[in-house]
Amino acid sequence: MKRPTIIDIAREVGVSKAAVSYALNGRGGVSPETRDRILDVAADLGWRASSAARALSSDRAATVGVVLARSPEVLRTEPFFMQVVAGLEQTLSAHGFSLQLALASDPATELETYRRWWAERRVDGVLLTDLRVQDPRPALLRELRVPAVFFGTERPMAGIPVLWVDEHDIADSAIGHLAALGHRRIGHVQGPEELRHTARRKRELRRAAAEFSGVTLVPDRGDYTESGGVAATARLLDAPEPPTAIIFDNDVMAVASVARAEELGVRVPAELSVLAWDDSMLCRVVRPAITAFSHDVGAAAASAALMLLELIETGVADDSRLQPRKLIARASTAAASG
Amino acid sequence: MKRPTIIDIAREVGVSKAAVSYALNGRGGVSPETRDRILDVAADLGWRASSAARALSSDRAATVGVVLARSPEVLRTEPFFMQVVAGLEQTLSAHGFSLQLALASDPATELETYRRWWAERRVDGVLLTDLRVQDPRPALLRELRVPAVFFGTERPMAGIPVLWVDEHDIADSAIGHLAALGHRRIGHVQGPEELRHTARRKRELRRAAAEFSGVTLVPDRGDYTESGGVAATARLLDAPEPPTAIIFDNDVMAVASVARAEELGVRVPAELSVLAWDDSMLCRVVRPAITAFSHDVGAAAASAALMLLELIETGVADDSRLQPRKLIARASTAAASG
DNA sequence: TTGAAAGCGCTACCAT
DNA sequence: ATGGTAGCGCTTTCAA
Repeated sequence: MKRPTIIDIAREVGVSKAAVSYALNGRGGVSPETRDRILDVAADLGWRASSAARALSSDRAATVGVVLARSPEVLRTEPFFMQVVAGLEQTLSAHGFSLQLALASDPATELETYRRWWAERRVDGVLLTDLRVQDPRPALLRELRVPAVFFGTERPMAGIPVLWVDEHDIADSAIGHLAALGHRRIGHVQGPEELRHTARRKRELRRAAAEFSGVTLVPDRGDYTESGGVAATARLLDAPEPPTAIIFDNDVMAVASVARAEELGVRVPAELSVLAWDDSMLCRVVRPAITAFSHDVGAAAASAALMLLELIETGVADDSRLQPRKLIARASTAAASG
Repeated sequence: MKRPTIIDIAREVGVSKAAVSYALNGRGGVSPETRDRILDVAADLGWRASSAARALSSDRAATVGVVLARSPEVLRTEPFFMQVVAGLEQTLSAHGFSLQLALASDPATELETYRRWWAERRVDGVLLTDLRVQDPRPALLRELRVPAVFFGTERPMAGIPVLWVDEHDIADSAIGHLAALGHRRIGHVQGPEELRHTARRKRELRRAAAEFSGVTLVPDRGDYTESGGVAATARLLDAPEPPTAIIFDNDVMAVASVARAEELGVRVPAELSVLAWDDSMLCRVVRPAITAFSHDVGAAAASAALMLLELIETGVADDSRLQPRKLIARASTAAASG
């Protein structure tokens, strides 16, 4: 069963290739009757445009690329990425686009992937996340003139549309929640330093802490992994004056640290309150369940995809703002014991 | 900066298109010197073959497709799928292939996706998982003559290479572990009925239970989700003669059920032992940590990808067997209290 | 309204 | 060893 081409259809109907192409693309230039006959035959034959041929002649791959640039361990454990993939795929496929996916273990590989994709005309645009400090990606993509959308950045970026988050209000909400419970010394186990929003969150939390007089923020370094989070927590709790609450930059570190804290005899939330910046099943199923900032990642990814499609289509796309996260209070945050 | 083509290279070097194509594909038919000059110029220009042009003329997309056919909820919460994606992508990209990904919420959509991909010549083959009862996919793919590899099936399949698992020994191991701890009545919260391996596991567990005289297996239906698992657990525990141990077909149901059981006053493992068929971070971080069957999903996906590449390349691929799962004993299984 | 024909970039066959 | 050249399947321009 050979796969049919427009030539087969043309022969069958008794018209030219061009007529078939017009009819199939709803482009006018064919009489209604021939159009219908062409569509009928195409359907009968189960015809579908060859993606390669169409890409070659239209110079459009109808594909969008995403590089997941995190360690395999983080990719596996963080539901975040699958939600992104799912949100993107659903939106893209609804618009006739495909998703090209790649993993990259280091920044150089990631850059090389964009170069290759673009040179091979494999993608019409790319979606980026996790803006880093001194991030080389925007410059490269601008230079290559690759349509790109950044999502989850802190603010607008020259030449690249962004879907940005405002960490200001969230920081207020986090500190406000804990301060209201009587916490005065609050730890903050951060994500990787190289991520731009890590610094941003720290700054906003510090600002928010300053506004609630008497609240001190004690930052420490995590890396989004279980072990990194646990180590940071141990350092905070070992200090001469340990915090009575800790804010974790992701769910994995929060959950792992709670388990570890309890093994060390520190009861949560009686002696230590815990708040996670990302929500997920992890936070819901552990005991105590963890207070978290929830966020519809799939929907955010879907919006980013729409922005990118618009950019590809029209050449421009407006920045837009992510829905703010919501605080989901659970059992891991309670009144300070002191 | 227009993207260069082989014509640009040919002009620059002063040879024909064909010579350039030969040189770039290492195909002989060009003198070493011209070959080198061509490669130099190509590198200088940053040339990359247009994927569409190559696909069109070679009739090879250099792409493999995977449809993730589960509900968004399961996709999000089960680390399994991201591991599959990661394992596939790494292997494929190492061989110059890409991964085409799609989601499908129902079987009809999944079938339609294969039809479309194949008709559009978008993929050279597909990878399948989760063989269902009365699964229409093998027949369709055979009919379409799409190279395909099934992975995680229970046994060989006519016309389609499989990467199969032997649940026999695992079942022995599961029942053996619990029987040795003194459990005589063991619950089994299954996965969705429509999955072929659900029935298979049940059968193997029952067989194994029969072999350890005195052990009774009490199966109940789950669906891999938190709520489904919790409901099944509640039914089991509400029975006149509740089991002292429960085997869960995945980690999500196990973890959610432990949390729920404890809320109901059933202590784990003192009053109820719990064993999960899949291991993941979830099982490690909750307290008590959950005894589980661990399994290198990424490696399995990588093998499946290699099989598919071989099938695409040579037209044949041998069946192969998955590495058996390993029992990771943790705190959730302990001696029966009775 | 219709059809012929020129690409799109690459592969591969056939002369030279 | 080298260079024309004919496709691959589709889009699109230009005549008819």
